Amino acid sequence: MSILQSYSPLVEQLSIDEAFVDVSDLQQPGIEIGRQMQNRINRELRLPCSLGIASNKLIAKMATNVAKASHRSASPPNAILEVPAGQEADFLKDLPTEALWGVGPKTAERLALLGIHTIGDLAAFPEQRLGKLFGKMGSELSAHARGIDNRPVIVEHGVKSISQETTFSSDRADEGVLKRTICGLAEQVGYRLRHKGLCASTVRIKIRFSDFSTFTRQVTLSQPTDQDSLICDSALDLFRRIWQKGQPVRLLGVGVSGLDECVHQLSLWDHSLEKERKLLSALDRLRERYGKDAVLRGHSLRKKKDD
DNA sequence: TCTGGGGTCCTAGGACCC
DNA sequence: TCTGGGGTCCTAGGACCC
Repeated sequence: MSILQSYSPLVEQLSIDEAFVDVSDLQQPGIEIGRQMQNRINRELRLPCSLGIASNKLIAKMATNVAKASHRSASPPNAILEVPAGQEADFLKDLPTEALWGVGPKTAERLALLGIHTIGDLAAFPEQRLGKLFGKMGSELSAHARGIDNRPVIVEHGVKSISQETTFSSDRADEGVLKRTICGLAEQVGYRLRHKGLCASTVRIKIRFSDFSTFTRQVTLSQPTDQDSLICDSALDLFRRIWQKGQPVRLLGVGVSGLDECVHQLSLWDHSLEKERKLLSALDRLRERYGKDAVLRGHSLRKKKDD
């Protein structure tokens, strides 16, 4: 990411290893900048990387995918492809609908029922009908199929949610194990919140049973929090709403959303909360220095034994 | 192709308020 | 007290992406 930022401040990190870079203000042609970036990443990081160069994010992303797919050898792809401005629709037209970024198996299936198989088919389909059939997604789909994408490169992407989940090696029905697992997950979520200086207003749990059926439940708190114990208590309340004694569980997850910077407003009788906060920050520091498992709370300790 | 562990965004219904 | 319209917030689930 810092290599990319040395070319332009307009870098939008898309995932752990992908980003959009807006180089439209630079004087050099995009393909040359792309080659330079690729060379530096190859050389300085000893990593392969693929790039797409285009007039918008959608086409740049898809050019990358097409470049990677056309790479035929055992070595990792280190491809580069430019789609010149004006040729977006032409570049897309013969690709299958599923290749369109944002179209997955479900949407592709629905489109196929309408006789739409390629992105070209999609571009030719009346936009109004798509809008009626697919709602907001329909009109976006239509524009994207014609190579139109006006989304800007956004530098800052604040985190929207934080979650931790775990799948048991074998399904568990023991109430103690399940509850301690939930609180362990809540602690990890709390730690990540405090690390980022964020507080969450919504707590969510996810539970998957042996038959793979999956349920989520969420609550909005009266006050945003970054405290393990509050996240854990809320998560346990939600857990009790869906779990019946003896039911084997395959997966448990705890998540938070509604994130914002913490405002620690202390009411007159909140001394115990303040003590808890100090304890947590001491624990956090110990973990940062000696590792995640350096200090464990009572329930986490018992969980280790269960495992 | 599936699994696992993260995420984002959208939809739809209900509650509530003006 | 009821009706209607519009807006916001909350909740649950689903589609999609890496």
